[in-house]
Amino acid sequence: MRFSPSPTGNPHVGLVRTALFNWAYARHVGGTFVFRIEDTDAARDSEESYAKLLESMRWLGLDWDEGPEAGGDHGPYRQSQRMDLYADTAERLRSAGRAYHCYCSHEELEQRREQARAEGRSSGYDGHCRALTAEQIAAYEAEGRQPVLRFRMPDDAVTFTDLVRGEISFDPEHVSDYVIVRANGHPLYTLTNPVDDATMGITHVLRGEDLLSSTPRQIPMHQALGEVGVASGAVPRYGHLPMVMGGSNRKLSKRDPGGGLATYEERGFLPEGLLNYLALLGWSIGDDREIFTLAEMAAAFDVARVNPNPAQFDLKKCEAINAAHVRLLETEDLAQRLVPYLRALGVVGAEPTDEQRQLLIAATPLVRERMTVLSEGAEMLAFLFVPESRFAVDPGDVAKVLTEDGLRVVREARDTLAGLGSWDTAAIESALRAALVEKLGLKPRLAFGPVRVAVTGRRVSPPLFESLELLGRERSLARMDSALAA
RNA sequence: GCCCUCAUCGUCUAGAGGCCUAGGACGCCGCCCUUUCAAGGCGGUAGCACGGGUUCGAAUCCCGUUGGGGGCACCA
Repeated sequence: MRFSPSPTGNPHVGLVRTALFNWAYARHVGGTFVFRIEDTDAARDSEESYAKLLESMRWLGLDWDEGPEAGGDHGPYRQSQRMDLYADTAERLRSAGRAYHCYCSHEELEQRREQARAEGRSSGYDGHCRALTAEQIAAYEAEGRQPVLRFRMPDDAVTFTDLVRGEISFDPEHVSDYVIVRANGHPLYTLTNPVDDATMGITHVLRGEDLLSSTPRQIPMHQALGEVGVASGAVPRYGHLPMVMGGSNRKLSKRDPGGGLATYEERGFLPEGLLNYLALLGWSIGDDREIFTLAEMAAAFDVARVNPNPAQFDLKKCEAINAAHVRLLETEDLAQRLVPYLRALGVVGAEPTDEQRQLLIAATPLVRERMTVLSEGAEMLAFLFVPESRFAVDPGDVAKVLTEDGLRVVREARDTLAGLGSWDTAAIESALRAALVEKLGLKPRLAFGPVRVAVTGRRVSPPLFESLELLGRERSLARMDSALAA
């Protein structure tokens, strides 16, 4: 099994889904998961996105057996470091007659493609340079044309059994000879991908349906690689996963809003939550169950059960699944994961103090069931960590809640709390209920709302009495005082 | 245009000829609980694209239609 992305731009969720299924399949059958980087397009690939790819895989927890930094017997695992192999293979294919030079220019190809289309024929390469004479070649060379190298497709239909779709067949007239080496001598994916699958001993390939139509080209290539002695000639088994669609019902791309993996990390999705959701796109664990761990997925995964129809990415559901995983987390684990998000809000430093850590652990249970992503949890907790000098109430909430009546409630609460004996949740609650609900006869909503806003700065917060206890008497009273002073 | 592919609630799915009066989840709408918001509980909304076969019997098998998706690069 392998996962072989190219390092262009930010990884997106469709890519992650592909990685996940390959990983799960490998883990399920006890196979080897190979991670390979297809960086043969210098114009689009970048070192930065290579680093991001590795980092993403780590963050997700999808470990690989062979690949960058892991090593393995089939390295190197970056195609940019395997150029000699591709050059040698290209030459072998050419001298064996399995590939030939093509001198057609872009314009000529374009023109003939248009014509073929207009005539209702297949618009692939027409085989123009398949059998050039020495004179024709000499003439092209004299014009200064730089040829590309094309793979010569056999004349038979290509039929294979897709792991998720069953038998699929392509007629030869619809699968044309294709370019494997550019005019400048650089190999293309069409060559490097099968060469590496073959030489790395890849037996199973799970990839997006967008690559389904390149399969009938790769199968004869594998056979040719065997003939010219580059590999055994064995063909991997392919499984084409359903596309992950974006909002407009188009193939989800890196440019799609909600497509990039980075935004999920920033918002505080849990890797296990995101992966769980992605697993549901095309696969199901059965038993009317939707929440499971990576390990459970690996144990249960079966390619034959992958659903072949395209799936639309649904952010709402992704959030719901993530929230379920948040609720599954142990307090200390969740607290730990919230730290970077509190840091991003600027309310804790690079290294939180012990005091802050304790406060966080005490407060985490209050928000565990109130967040879908970590950044939300951090926002709800921020009022506990923000220095008094920077504490501020949301202006809209001031207008709505801290009205004249509201402030009267705050004053009453302040006076009640100032004289309270022991500062704990139970005492705070009974004192406030006695003073506001019973004595003033207020509905709980009107009684506690203003206090909540004055103390936490927002109308939506963790439970009030617990929040007051954690905030402490001094800071609580100070916040109420400043609300009254404003 | 040509090739490939797919087709169950709005979305993701369960369903391997009788267990289907089509199940679950998300969403949405009620109600309950309730110090806000959630979580939780209860209930509701909504689907086998269509037409032909095969069969005692079809969401499930076959054919066609329609619709969706992907591909048709000196990208991957």
